[in-house]
Amino acid sequence: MPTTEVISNRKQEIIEKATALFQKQGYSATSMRDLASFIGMEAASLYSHIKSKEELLQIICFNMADKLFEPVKNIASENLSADEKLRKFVLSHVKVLTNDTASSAVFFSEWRHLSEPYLSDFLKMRDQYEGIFIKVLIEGNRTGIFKFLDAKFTVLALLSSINWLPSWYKKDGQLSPEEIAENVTDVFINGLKVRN
Amino acid sequence: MPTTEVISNRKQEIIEKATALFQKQGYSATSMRDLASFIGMEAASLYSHIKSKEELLQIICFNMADKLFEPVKNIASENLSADEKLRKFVLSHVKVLTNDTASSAVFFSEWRHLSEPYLSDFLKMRDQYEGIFIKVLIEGNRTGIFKFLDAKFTVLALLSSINWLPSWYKKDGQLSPEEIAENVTDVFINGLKVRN
DNA sequence: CCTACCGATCGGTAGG
DNA sequence: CCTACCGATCGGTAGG
Repeated sequence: MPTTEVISNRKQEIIEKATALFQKQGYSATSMRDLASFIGMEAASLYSHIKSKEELLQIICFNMADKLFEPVKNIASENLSADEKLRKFVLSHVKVLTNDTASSAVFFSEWRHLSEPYLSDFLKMRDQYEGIFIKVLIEGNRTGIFKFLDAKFTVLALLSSINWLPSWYKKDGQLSPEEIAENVTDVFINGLKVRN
Repeated sequence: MPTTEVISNRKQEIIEKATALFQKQGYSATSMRDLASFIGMEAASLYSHIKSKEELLQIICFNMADKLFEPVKNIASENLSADEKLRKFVLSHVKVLTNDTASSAVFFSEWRHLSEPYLSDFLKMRDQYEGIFIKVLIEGNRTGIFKFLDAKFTVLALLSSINWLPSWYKKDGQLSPEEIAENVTDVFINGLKVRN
């Protein structure tokens, strides 16, 4: 998955069109003939650019994983309080998702069709990503900023309260990524209830 | 979808096994031959009990929709404050999900493979369900209990912060449905931050 | 509930 | 990037 390989413009186009179809129909329900006719070529011709249907899914999933992972790793190493870190995590996460909703949607709902060893690698990365969030929650609990019953449970709830975004967000909608992130962190960190 | 039809034990078994496979492999990636061999019969024999592969998906999806909808409709008509109502909504939602995680998982991630007019009916029910939640949030905002930027956005975030549960919850795990609901409402309604 | 079978479609390859 | 084609598998039906 470390894609050191050069990706041609044509291959890039195939990936983009595949992403759109995988999002709309699902990976399994999308045939290579669907993809070919959507691009305007014969199905057999796709194979001069890609090795297999699954290669497309691998590229989409691991590319998104990298885009999510890197900024969060950087924020984690900054010298910030736990709640400031969590806010920045959420903003970063939201920005990556809203920046490419199609890839994000495929990433979240089609990864299970990866075959081994890609599936295991993918799950390992996901665990690491969640681990960064969990660590900050625990840190915040230690310093008396956060309260919660179970750190992992809370992180999964937090992340999934954001991860429906790709299936909903429109770039021409009224909410910017920043407003969405603010909304999520406000509700999740500060709560829905008016403080009294 | 109003299933007035009597469902035989054998059909019930087919539905349950189909649910398990749809959850594990996805609807499109599950063949009728997969299902048949999982049950221990020939693929052709399935069709003396069901009309089509999609009928199985229809039954699973609309059955779950009913199970979610009914209790929430009842709670909505009770004479409670907005935050009490929301708490009861969440508890009901969590209970239905944890009670049948396999059906819930299929319900949440495979509904898009429904054909018309089932797809439109399904989306209509989903909108109505979300509408009940939205109404309570707006009510709570009017009575000064809740604050939020956008009611629909907040409801979608709330529901999706719960809807990952089916893919995670184990009946023999340490958290009961009540504890999960408590956890979700505590964080979501009261916030993660310690009040000061 | 089975055997036998249908036409359609699948991911992918050979060879140019 | 195309034509031609492969074996495998798909959802489903006929007939018993």
